Amino acid sequence: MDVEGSLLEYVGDVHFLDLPPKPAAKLNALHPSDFRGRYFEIISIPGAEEATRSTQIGRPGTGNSPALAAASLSGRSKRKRVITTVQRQAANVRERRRMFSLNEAFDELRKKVPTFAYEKRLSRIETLRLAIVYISFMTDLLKEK
DNA sequence: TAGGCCATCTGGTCCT
DNA sequence: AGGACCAGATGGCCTA
Repeated sequence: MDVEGSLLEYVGDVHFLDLPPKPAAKLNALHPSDFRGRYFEIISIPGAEEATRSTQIGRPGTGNSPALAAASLSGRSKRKRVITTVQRQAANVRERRRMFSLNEAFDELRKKVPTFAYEKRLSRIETLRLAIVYISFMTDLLKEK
């Protein structure tokens, strides 16, 4: 079994946010409390929302500001797109499908992060932040080896 | 009851 | 032209 697998197995039975103190021994031993520390570290990052917004690259003028402002800033002509009720309904269906697949991806990610015993389902933002912590932890761990 | 989370609708922008 | 993507608005549900 690989490192990730053993980690998942180990963490599986542990309440992620209410863990016993980290054991002093065992160099390089994985303990979920390591994640806990990093998790709250990330959660409390100031300006995290701005960072999130700024990650949207390559599509200037899209959503970073209210729609009207964006339209005025993006030197384009404001083409008003006429849309029928039928087209609007079709777009709604597509959007629902898109969000559904997005949530499927979040569910897959929830399965990958070691929080099986977490009593409450992780929210999407918690899932993302925990995944970041998990990945950076594993990356650091591999570097040490 | 307030706050967090989520689903849905909607309109703007980008891309093919 | 139309689909994909995105963010804002809104309302419902749940929990502390």
